[in-house]
Amino acid sequence: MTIRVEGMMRDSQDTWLPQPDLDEVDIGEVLQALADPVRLQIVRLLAAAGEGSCTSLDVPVKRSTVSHHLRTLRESGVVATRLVGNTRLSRLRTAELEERFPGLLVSILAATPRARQLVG
Amino acid sequence: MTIRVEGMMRDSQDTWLPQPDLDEVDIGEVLQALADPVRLQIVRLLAAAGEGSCTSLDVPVKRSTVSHHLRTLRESGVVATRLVGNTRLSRLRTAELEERFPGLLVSILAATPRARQLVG
DNA sequence: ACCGTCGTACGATGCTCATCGTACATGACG
DNA sequence: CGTCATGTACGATGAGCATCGTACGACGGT
Repeated sequence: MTIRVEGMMRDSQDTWLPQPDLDEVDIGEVLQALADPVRLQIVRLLAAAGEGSCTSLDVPVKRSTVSHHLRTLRESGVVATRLVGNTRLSRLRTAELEERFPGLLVSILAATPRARQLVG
Repeated sequence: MTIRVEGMMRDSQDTWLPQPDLDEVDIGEVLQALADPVRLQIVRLLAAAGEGSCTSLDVPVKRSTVSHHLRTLRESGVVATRLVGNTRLSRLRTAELEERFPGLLVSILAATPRARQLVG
């Protein structure tokens, strides 16, 4: 069951920050969100760690900037943010993104940063 | 057979503007190229028409701006430009992009502009 | 109650870049 | 050879935005 309270959402035990319905999200906004190098790094870190907060993410910018990037990613539908105590844990909306834009996130995460590595 | 002359390339009958090897292209640059709404529209038009020139593409910007966008798309590895007479015909590097970033271009082109259409 | 941590809001700043107008080189056409 | 179209280079301009510092509210631990 899911109820809305003041723009937020409560799902079982967790409270989530408001997030857009992916059906109403344009791929242009998603691409614009993923275009920034810091945000792309955040997406990669979230894909590897599962969850991440404003201070736990290892990116070369200040906390307030990370907060701004996580807000951008959330408003574009890329991540969902869960409130636990005093911290906010964000995670990729992997399944929903795969349903709305099949192959997009997978191809981005699978892509090596630059040239392909020659192994063996 | 392919030879390089002054940065350009000659392939059978056609001469092509210099373009990067996709193995040396970072996905961040590609995403940044596709993030602009006009360039995304150009990509969609090229996917539909196969080829397009600076004046044939129906976008709401001036010719010099279209030229700038096509240059950006070419330098990021998204399109290839062929010289024929006085015009330059650009096309998507569909096959090469699919090999380098599997599923990326497909997912972008398959995505509807906003919400999914309910058919039937 | 006190203090440290966490995240955000806000204003300021500086840089990137999309856009345009213009000028110019090139090729097609008569 | 003159004329027109095509595309690009270049400079100017304006807007968007990434970044930071600071202040503030909320929560947890002691």
